[in-house]
Amino acid sequence: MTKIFDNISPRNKEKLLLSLGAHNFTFTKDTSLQSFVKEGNIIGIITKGYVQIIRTDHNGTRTIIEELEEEDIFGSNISSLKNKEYNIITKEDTEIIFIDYEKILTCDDTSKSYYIEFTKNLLEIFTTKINEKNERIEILTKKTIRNKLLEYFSIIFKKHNSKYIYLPNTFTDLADYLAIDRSAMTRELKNLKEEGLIEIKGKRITLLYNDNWI
Amino acid sequence: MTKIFDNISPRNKEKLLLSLGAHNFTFTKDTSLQSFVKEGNIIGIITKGYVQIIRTDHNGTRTIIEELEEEDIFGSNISSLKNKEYNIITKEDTEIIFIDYEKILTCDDTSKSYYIEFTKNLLEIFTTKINEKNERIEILTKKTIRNKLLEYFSIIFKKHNSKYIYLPNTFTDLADYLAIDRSAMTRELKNLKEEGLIEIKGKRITLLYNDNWI
DNA sequence: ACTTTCTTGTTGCAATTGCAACATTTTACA
DNA sequence: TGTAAAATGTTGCAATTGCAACAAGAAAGT
Repeated sequence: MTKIFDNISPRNKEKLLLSLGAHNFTFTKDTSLQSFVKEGNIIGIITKGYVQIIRTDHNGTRTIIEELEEEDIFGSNISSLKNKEYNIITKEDTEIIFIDYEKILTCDDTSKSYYIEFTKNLLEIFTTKINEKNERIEILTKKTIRNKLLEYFSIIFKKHNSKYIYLPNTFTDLADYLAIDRSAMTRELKNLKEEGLIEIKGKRITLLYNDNWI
Repeated sequence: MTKIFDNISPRNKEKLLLSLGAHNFTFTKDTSLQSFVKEGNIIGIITKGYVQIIRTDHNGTRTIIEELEEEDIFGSNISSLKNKEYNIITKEDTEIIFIDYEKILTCDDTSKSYYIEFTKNLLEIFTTKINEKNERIEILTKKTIRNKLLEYFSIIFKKHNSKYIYLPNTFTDLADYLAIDRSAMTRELKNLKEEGLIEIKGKRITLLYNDNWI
């Protein structure tokens, strides 16, 4: 996977960060990043850790809008953070480089080779992000819980080319990510188990079907 | 809205297109673009027209995965086009510039000022695209048809700052875009009408509520 | 090790939704 | 202008889902 400073020497990286007005921050687990993103047009590049963007409706329904991992980016400009329903929270100790997005488009170093490398890397990361969102939309546009689960499995299967799917978080989180009711999801997983399509042991789901069936 | 050749002179644009190996194509309405995107890592920039990416399940359910308008981009790399269930179709006469995506990252002109402008514009367009997908995810993660509709209205309301929402296409297309059953959507729209929240005349929906209520 | 908190499993029930079928209206186009 | 095709409105019904509530199990913290 492309990283934001690929093909940029440590020395040039320093120059670049300086001219982009970048700031490095470290956050402990379970910290809200709300205040950092609200002001202005800022993007954050996660260099270490794991962050979730969560929406909690007025009736209490929790939805995972986005999951951010290492080398991922987020920001006022490219993330859903419209109103008070949203929260960005670190789920591990996390390191983030904040950059003023405007400076990417207007800084003095635009003709330098390291700047060009940087924008290329940024393009790649954006492309990855668009793809992730496409996958998400693929899942969410399926009409039944069963099909959402199968699509989710299918995407991970293709990514790792393995019948074993290891949940990154809890089943509760999975339900919130798929935007479905947890108990209804459990019910459907049970159906899939009883039909012999999957097997579940802890956080490991084994796909027992040939993907071409579906 | 940022356009892909903003701040690039016609002359430099020609040079750029040449070094990117760009090709211009014109398509009539209702043409499938499948064959153009399948091979290699290609992106298309729509300079005129309107295109839909459609998924049709084995059971016949149609879903609008993506709508592409002028200055929008799509491609093997950034669009959902995985398998035979998908189709890209022009819904109007459409002009598209195809570029080999690899050349954007490796062409000879990377140090030229017009190349830098181009990548900046591309970054902006990618940002817009990510935002559009976020909006889509916002809608799709709502659990009821009612809330999906209200979220959809809310997004358009904020975009145009107008109580009047003009459907770009048919109600059938709207249902396929929201990934819900058309008749169930009609039913819910009827409810909203009867509750005095909206008014419908042809393709114009009038919002009769204060957005803060919801 | 013990207690508390979080997660998972389960179930009944009401609400929502998808599906099918058909009538009516609108649009496209020959 | 007339006809076919597409879009919209409507409804009954079965299937799916969300919600609430609670039991059991696992994990975390002291």
